[in-house]
Amino acid sequence: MATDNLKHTGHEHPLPRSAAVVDDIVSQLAHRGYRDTEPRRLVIGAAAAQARPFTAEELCAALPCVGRATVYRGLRLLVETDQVCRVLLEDKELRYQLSHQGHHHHLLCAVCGASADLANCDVEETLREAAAAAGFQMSGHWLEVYGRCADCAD
Amino acid sequence: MATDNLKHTGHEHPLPRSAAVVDDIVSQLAHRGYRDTEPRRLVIGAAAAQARPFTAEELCAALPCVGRATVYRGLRLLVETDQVCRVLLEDKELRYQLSHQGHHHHLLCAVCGASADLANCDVEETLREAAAAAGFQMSGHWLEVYGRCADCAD
DNA sequence: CGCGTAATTGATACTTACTATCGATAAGTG
DNA sequence: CACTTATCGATAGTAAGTATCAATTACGCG
Repeated sequence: MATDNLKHTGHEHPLPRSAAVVDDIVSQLAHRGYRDTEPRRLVIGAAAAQARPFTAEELCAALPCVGRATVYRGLRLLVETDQVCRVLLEDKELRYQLSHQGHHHHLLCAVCGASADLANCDVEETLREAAAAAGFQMSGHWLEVYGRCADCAD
Repeated sequence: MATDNLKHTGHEHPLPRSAAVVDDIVSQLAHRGYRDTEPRRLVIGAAAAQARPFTAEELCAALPCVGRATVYRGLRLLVETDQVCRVLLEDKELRYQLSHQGHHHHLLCAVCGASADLANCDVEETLREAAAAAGFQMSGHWLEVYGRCADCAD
């Protein structure tokens, strides 16, 4: 029900080279010794087809022909291999989305649920110094930025 | 089990004016029309006695004489009234701790689990600008910083 | 190309964390 | 003190994810 107010803006691509994305991820998994199976491809395809951050349950609903356990296992595998990253919504709901790069942060639209990657944001050094001032040796951080995307701005 | 590797450092105060903290919170709740009850005080007292971020289950275990539902309700009330804030650990486990100020971030020690508030950290403007560059109008953010505290540093 | 092994699947049972229900109890007002 | 209503606690229920295990399937090998 938290997702009921996610509106579609029409900006998501219908399936932007989805097959290629699936092939790419499957081959990356193959390099690590994971098999190329049909259910796995379906899970990856469904994840790639999502226009915005999704939950495991949404994938299950989108894939009625794939067992729940398989969807959860597939998703976990994708997270473990960094193909999918976690996104924390403002109400602390945990969702997922395909990773597009290494370390980055997310810009999340509170109105339509869209997510954008926040690149070139150099808070790292600032944080390291502030942490050092408190006697901490920083090893990492987690940051989400909430607001309204260009389409949903006032 | 994720908490098994939290070691006590001996740095936490035994019960730093715990009674006063409880009285203070209870009176704040009273202003909002919430009653002063013994179970509620026990929950607040237990929360205040925690040296580091805690889970609802830990409070339940610490208060065997208080019903589970009451512990959860009390904790939820404290979160709603901003007496307690949520802390997200590196492994995405959600914990709680008393709020000490308004908007701030947490420094979390990966070794002993200690938490410190990160004050005077001005990432706000930087983030606002980076978000604007992506067409976003920022309204808020969530940030946790992970590392090692002074006692646990190499 | 067919075999055999081991990864993978899916149905289901289970777990964990939390919420809803509801009769009983107690806080606080007049 | 009495009365109203918030609050309590025991328990049942729910949601999200994990464990189990027999059946299936990928894929290296000959």
